[in-house]
Amino acid sequence: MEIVSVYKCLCDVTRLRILNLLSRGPLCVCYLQEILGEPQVKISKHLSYLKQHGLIECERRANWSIYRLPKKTNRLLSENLKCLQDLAGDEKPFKIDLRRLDKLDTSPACGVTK
Amino acid sequence: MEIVSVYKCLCDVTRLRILNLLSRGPLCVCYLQEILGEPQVKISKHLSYLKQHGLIECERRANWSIYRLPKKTNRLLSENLKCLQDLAGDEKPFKIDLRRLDKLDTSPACGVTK
DNA sequence: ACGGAATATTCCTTTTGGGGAATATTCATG
DNA sequence: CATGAATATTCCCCAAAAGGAATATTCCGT
Repeated sequence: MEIVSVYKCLCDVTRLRILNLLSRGPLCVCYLQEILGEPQVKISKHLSYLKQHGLIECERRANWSIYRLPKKTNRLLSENLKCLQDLAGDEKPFKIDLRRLDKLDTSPACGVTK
Repeated sequence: MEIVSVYKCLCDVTRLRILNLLSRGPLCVCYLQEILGEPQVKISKHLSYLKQHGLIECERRANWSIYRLPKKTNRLLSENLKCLQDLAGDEKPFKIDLRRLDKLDTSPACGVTK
């Protein structure tokens, strides 16, 4: 049941926050940590969960991991990301995350442009 | 976090099957049981879960309970119900459920028209 | 080769949720 | 009011998942 596993990915705030941020483009884990302000292990495990279920992809560059949404996103996923985009404007944590993303240093150590 | 609770409702096959059926209109529990072919307790508990989180409403008529989608459905929910409608055409259990719904007796004891 | 930075994994505890057997509730009808 | 039908709830067990502390891995620079 593929559908259910997508929804399972979506039913956690941290994972939603991650997906919301990645909707703007690929991000290095160090960025995610800075923006989300959650413990490293927590973020790492949620990233792993999302990757394992195909909702995000990972590319390793030296010491850094860059996560992104998959090129061809599932219909179900893309619809929900759209919804999230819209809701994010109002909902507390998502909005703040996006604001933080905009304010990030543009020349990061990890060499990943926003 | 309202969003998450909607997704939590969506991440179970039985609940998705129920929502898929209710997309066609209100249904009596006895119908749901017949179509889903799952144990009574299972269905009842999932209905309760959905109701508790506002994804469905219930009206009691004598001995029967009629469940329906809420009049004004949440944006997130309605988008996902649409997705489900589309996917239901292909996905195994959903498709079968709808076929069973179409074949149901039209003059049920519970007096609820499909 | 060593130390440190970035990230992942393991191990543990706790909570949540699903499933079923049995029981309770509610209501209509004889 | 006793019975049966329709539905809900309780209790119990089990699996999954979340969270964190600690440890492991991988890679860079020196």
